[in-house]
Amino acid sequence: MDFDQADAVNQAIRLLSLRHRARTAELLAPLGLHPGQEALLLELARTGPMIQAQLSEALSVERPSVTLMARKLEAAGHIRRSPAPDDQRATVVELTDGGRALTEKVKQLWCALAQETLAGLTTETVAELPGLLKTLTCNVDTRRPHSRRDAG
Amino acid sequence: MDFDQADAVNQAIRLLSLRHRARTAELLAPLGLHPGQEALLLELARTGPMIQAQLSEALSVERPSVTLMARKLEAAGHIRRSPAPDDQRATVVELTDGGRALTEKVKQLWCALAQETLAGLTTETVAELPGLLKTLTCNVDTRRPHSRRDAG
DNA sequence: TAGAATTAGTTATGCGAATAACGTTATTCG
DNA sequence: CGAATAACGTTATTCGCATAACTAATTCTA
Repeated sequence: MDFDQADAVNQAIRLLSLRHRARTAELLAPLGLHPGQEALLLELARTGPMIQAQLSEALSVERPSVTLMARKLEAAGHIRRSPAPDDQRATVVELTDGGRALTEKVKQLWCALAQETLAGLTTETVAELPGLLKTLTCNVDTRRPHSRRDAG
Repeated sequence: MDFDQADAVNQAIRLLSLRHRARTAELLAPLGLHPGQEALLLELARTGPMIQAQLSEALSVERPSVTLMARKLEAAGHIRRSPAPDDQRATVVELTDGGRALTEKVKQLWCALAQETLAGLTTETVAELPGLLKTLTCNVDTRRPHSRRDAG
């Protein structure tokens, strides 16, 4: 593997990470959300009520991070947390009505972000992009091949 | 813009960011480096001695972050910092011999990382990848179009 | 059924990087 | 020249996410 090529790819990924986070934070600020929290809300919107361990798995963030995110979202009234009926250890997390409404706004922002992110790319490239990025992600993955819904 | 598509892209970018950072940290740990520090070393290797403001610009990280990274790299003996002769405000940063040697090891790791990251992709796709990622980055960029060396 | 191993969640702590505010040095302009 | 402005670097503080260590609940197994 040629170093210049490797360097170019790694640099590009590093930069994309930095900028994407910054831009996300910027877009989410008016809604009072921080990056990461929106992923939790969208996951709940997709999947329905989940326990925190499932969220941790789905979002690929560690359990303590889920605890913190969930606390803040609960304090803001966006989600509700309640003990699971069948497992006294688990905490079920679900969207409140307000949280669901907020999620719709996040979806709009998400579309706007994607639109500016993907500006200038062909429809074909855009269609291939998630699969390509997931391939990069899975290849770089430390743990498991992350097999939920293979969109590539 | 279709939400599912936007969501897929944004999710993929978020995940790639998380995993790439984690994998980078993992690879760099044996060298005693943390993610971000290696970018500074490689930039110095590419460009030669620079002042911190230039590094901040080149790496797209803020000045205080450069200060901290540089402090640690200096403490580890990888770089040298000295006042700029022509500007008493500026601090010139350059690689030590040890730092240069370390950089070579980082380059090897970088190649290995790219190899596993890009496994399974066609040569053609790999060649297009940096340009594609830079396009995403520039589009998402908050500040300027980041025009140094357009490899797309 | 009793004890070991596993799992859910939390607390404490560390690190990278951002912003805000500050002191110091250069530069620009009246 | 001297004052205002800008630029370089640092400190202080905050935020997100990670790991380590802990408690409590569940499941496995002997």
